[in-house]
Amino acid sequence: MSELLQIQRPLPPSLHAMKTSCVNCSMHQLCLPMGLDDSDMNRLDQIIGRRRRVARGESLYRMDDPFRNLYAIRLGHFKTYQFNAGGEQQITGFQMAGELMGMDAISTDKHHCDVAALEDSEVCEIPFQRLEELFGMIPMLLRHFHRIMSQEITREQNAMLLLGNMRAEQRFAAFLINLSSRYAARGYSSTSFQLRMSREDIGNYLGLTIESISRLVSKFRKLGWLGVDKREIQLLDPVRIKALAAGTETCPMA
Amino acid sequence: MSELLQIQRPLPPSLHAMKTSCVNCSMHQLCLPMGLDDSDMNRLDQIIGRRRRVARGESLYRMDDPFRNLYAIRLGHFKTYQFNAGGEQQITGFQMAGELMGMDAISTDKHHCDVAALEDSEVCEIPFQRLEELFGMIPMLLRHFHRIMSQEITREQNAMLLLGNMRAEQRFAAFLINLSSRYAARGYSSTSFQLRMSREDIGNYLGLTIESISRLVSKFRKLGWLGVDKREIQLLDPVRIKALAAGTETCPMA
DNA sequence: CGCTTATTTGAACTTTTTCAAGTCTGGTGG
DNA sequence: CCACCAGACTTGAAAAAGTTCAAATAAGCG
Repeated sequence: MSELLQIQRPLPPSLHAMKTSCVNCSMHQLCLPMGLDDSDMNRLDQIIGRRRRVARGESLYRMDDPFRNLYAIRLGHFKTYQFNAGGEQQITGFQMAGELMGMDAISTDKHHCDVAALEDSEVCEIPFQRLEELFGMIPMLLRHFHRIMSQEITREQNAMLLLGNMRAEQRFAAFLINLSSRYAARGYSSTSFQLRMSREDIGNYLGLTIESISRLVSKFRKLGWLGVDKREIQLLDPVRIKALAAGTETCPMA
Repeated sequence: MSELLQIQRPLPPSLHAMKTSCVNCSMHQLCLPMGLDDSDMNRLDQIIGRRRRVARGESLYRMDDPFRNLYAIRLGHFKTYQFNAGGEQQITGFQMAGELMGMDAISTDKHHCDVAALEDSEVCEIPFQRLEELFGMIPMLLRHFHRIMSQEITREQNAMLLLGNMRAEQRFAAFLINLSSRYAARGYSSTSFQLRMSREDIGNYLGLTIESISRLVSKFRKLGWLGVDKREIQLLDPVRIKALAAGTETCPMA
């Protein structure tokens, strides 16, 4: 919560002037334009409202905001979270470059969650109405859109599996492996990366307390599975962590 | 698990001969054809492969089966569940008439979960490829399809909220209220219905053990909130249960 | 530097699970 | 019709896993 209240620093304007288009974007083989030829990609480009910056801790949209746009992440990281009537928060996901946000709003024309930037980030605003018009003209785009929505469903089913029947160690291992493979898909190291979220956020996402996360970090470090320096993480024994995440191996006790 | 192994009784053939079409289906205002006029509804009807019966305990499709069809439930109830590499099961949802299954398979062309009938049931088989062809011709159908997928995402986010930060009583209350409102939407009683799934299934879905579910049932019964006769349920104090589910009120201790 | 926030760690406490018996029900065969 | 069996469900007591509470560090930011 407190992250949201902090002072928001604007980004330098130089970034904004930078040529931004799907064709030039390093994410275009992961993002919505995946598989489109240059001409179709340009058509998609043309409907994109603007590239919008979101400073760390700033909110991109909030629950119940009217739904007009999907957002593709160009740069940075976000978290999506919900509140229940009692005011308790649940983080439903962490998003990174190339991922699409806002699809949960299509059914009711209202956003169902809040989205906040975990670091200074940049998104492409995609007016959904105009995207729908393109669907009729670019079948490939429609198919890919369906794949992305389907992927989102799968992603959340995996989260249910995690929350529903994994023990703490397994959840944390699954969390690390998930990040690892997503960084790998983006061409980054799969064994060495920075956590963009706080321990509290991790705990919230995994259905555990911040103290439990802290203990898990220590435990994995002591086992020699993990190198930890603040939020800088190294998977020293990815095979072991993967096996733990998959449930084919259990965690040695303290 | 054991439910899957029982003897499967075929349905009487008379049912099969019955005229089945979207226009005549009582679910058409909840299901895929929602909002279509008769002519478009007929076009949808024409692509529907067949109405298929699934006996209680029988499986409609399994994880890793090739994806060809979506399935709309005409009649009955289903559960969808996943396994992790370690072989542990997690039920990701219970589906009832008018709901669409299989959307998680679009992204990889393989089903991501198993689906089993909780009672003798009947589904409409919707060849996805042909459905995609229709999307180009019936924009309304496409829009509604997007809404349904979006709803599925929302549904799962709610499940994450449930699994991630509710205590046992709240989970169970939320589960009951969820069923209640879905029956209400179908014109059935919102306070009196039959559980189609075993206590074990409920526990698995809610991330609790069967014993915990049993204790919760007893507790709610003793509090006078619930009338229970085997799987027959009556919500005697829906307001209280709703408040508990929403997190605006807590459960009195035993 | 001084303050606020993030993280770690220990110990007591809760919640839920696990283990171990029962009970109840429907179906089967005598 | 009734005894018997298998599966589903209930209940109690002990154990385990995490949480909560409390306190100490450490880090980031003006």
